[in-house]
Amino acid sequence: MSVLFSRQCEYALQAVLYLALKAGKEKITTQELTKRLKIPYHFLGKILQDLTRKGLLASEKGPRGGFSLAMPAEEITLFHIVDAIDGTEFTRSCVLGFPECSEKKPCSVHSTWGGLREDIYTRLVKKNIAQLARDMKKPEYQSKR
Amino acid sequence: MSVLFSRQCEYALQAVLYLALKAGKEKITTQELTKRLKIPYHFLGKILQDLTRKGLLASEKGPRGGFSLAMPAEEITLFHIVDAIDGTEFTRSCVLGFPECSEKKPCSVHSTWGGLREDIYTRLVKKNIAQLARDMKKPEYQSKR
DNA sequence: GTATATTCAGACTAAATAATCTGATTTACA
DNA sequence: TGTAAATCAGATTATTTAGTCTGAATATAC
Repeated sequence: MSVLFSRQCEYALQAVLYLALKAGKEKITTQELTKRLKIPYHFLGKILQDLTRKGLLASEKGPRGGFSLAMPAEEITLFHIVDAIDGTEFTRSCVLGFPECSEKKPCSVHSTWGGLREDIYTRLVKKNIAQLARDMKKPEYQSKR
Repeated sequence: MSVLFSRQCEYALQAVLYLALKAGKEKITTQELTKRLKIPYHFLGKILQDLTRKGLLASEKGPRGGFSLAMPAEEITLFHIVDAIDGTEFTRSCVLGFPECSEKKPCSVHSTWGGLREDIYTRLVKKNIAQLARDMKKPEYQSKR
């Protein structure tokens, strides 16, 4: 089971990160992404389309076409991506799934675990793709096996 | 989408909590649980069976039969329940789903988010069902609507 | 302008999870 | 000892998520 996000969402995060790392003149094709990230071709296609529709990516058709970030990597936070794919329900709903539990009538762990939800949210908002890309370039994340 | 745990797991947590709250001489039937917790009857049946097989609940068949905690509520942590139903993969796997990411070769956010995973784990281990039940009995969690 | 490489769109299939159904087994109690 | 109330077991169906397939639309380059 995925930890926190849907598979789609995980793929989206990976794809956007890759685009940030490879940002340049050239657009990047679904094919390149699918090869490098080992994500099923057509499935990734859908996800990239979604991200494009949501305004996070820019696309161009035809030969030499492909995808690129629609804005500077600094402006794209992890939250933007998660929101675009999975939505933000997780920031509100009860961790234990109690149907009666809500902001107004919290269950006994709601507030305690509310901190957890806050924490996740904050991490997502604070981390932008540029930072993430920078981190990935650090030697300790290169070709360790 | 559920926040962190599968629906089954959420139901399990709710059911065990209910059993702790109602702990007494009488066994509690699936029917009572299904009515109070609004969980589909047969689905809940399966879950209770699972929890029984895993040793967290005790069951008795026949009239006057039903379920009860197999041990004192103090000894059952949220982690026990989550582990029994969903397993503990989430304590290890990459939050962003990077396939290459592991303990040995963490991705750039692995350590940062590792804290998050740790946090979840700790909360689960620290909170036992007795505490949870005690909290639920506090006036601020009673009959607010 | 034609061939080719791409995204785009929508229908389709597969797998995982959630939920239901049927009937067997056990056991209390009248 | 028979009946009813419960768990137990396994097959089945429904829903959601993941993944695939086909072809149309678009744009580049020769």
